[in-house]
Amino acid sequence: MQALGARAAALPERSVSDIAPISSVVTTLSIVEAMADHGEPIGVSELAKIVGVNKPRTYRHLRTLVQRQYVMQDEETDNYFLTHKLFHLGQSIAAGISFVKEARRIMPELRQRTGQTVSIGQVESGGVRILDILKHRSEIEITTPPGTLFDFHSSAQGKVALAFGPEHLLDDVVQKKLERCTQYTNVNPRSLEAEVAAVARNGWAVAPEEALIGINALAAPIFDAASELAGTITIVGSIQHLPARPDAAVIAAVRSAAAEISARLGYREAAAG
Amino acid sequence: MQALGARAAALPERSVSDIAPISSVVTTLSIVEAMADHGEPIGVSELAKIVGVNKPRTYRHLRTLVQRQYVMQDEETDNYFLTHKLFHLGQSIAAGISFVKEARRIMPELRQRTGQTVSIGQVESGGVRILDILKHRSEIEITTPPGTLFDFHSSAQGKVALAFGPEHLLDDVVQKKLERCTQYTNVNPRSLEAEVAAVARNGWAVAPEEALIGINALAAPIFDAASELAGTITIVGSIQHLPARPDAAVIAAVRSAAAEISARLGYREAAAG
DNA sequence: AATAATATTTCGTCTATCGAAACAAAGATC
DNA sequence: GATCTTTGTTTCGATAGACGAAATATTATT
Repeated sequence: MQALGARAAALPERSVSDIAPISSVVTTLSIVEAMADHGEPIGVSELAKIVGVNKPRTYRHLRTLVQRQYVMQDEETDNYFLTHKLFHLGQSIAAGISFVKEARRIMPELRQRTGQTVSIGQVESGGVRILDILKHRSEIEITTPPGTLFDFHSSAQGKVALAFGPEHLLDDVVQKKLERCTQYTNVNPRSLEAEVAAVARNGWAVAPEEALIGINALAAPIFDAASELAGTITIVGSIQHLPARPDAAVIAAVRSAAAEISARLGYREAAAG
Repeated sequence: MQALGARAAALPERSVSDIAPISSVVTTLSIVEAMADHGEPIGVSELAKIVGVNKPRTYRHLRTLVQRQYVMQDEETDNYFLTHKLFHLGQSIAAGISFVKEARRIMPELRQRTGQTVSIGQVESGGVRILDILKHRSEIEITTPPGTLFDFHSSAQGKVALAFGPEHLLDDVVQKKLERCTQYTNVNPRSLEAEVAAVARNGWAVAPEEALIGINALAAPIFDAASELAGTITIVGSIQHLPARPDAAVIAAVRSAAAEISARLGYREAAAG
């Protein structure tokens, strides 16, 4: 249903002229974004300076947000801060995506079988975004916070997206300059294409120390009923526990978890996308 | 919903008159909320009906949200749906709010309702560490200084951790020798397992005179948005005021405080981890 | 082909947002 | 303790721009 996937700017049949946005709404959104970015409670004056609008206007927008319960005011300092209403809204969006719901049933078992942190990602135009994670608790936790966006070329999730997602993705990616994250990041377009081809054959991808030294990830694709790539399921861990060539059992565990989620979404093997 | 603490309507020093909210902003927020509530992609007409505003207005607001990347339009059906930008925003809010910060809002009310010292703990590999306390003032104060580490088997907090935390914790603990703190400390592995099972059923734990003679504690679990154990909230007091079988009202107070903190962290009941 | 349902656009009206300036309360400085 | 500075809040008239009715364009249905 919600398969937005990465979408190229295809020619729109019903062209939408560039309507002028509602300015007061833009102002409010800017204010909320600035507050989220700032992180801690903030006063009207400072906020107004950051957003670039004058004080009274900022103030009115804040009062509107307060009335709507998106913002609260600290009683002592008079500073304003965002409440959890936005957080809950965001949650409901993630939860509303069917494959996340299904994935949550499978994730605990995969974590238990592999002893690694498990994460769920969705393909966007700029990379793969982490929607949900299940942490493996230990002294040193390796965490990719939900909301993080991973590059296509330097992550296991990204390579799965290139291998099983929209065809034009790979073309788009290799045409841009591939950013180097670590010394192991693959920045050669030809070599990346070969690697993606291998991922497509194997049905899984790793990215040992390509995004961050010492860290590896193993990802597999999740398909929906229309045989389209719905998302990815990934285990993340230290290169020590999750080597560049993982155990066959670990690979099988990730792949079977992905397959089970796909099956629950109505995917039937055979017709490949 | 956002009931902040049990704070009487104290006289506000700087009273804020009820300014009229910016109507277009209210409209946009209503639209976003309706879309989140609806869950799946929706057309302009239907959305306009739900929100209760006419079509062109709804349309303009949607276009504004599209330009700001909060909303995307399905190319085939022309339906609109929320993107992850909101989700991402929500995450950044959650990151800025540790559960201790949330707990601090709730703790005063719990102290007032129970008349006991309240403390917040976080699970570590070696036990539960006290992060914050709110002392109940009396002639004889019973305090657990922040930073203290409680054993899993001889504290209420620890038993909550065993019951709701990572599965392997209990196995690890019963394999080691259980240290005896008092004559009432439970050092029998089987008996501890049974007790932990009871805690898991009940949703709370006590440890009467198990860590220190004369002292009891009552703990309940705090869960985060991923339905994982985030920490514990506990009341500590003399065995005289906090008996081995506490009043139902006291238990309810601790549990509801824990539930409220969990809710603020984005935890939704039902799906267990 | 005709009908009915969408989404999108146009346009003139008039409301509701805006900025400048004023006000109030709290610190900061001396 | 008086003065200056900075903060949050309010007022108010001007006018930008948000609004609704009605028209148009596109798609699905009959």
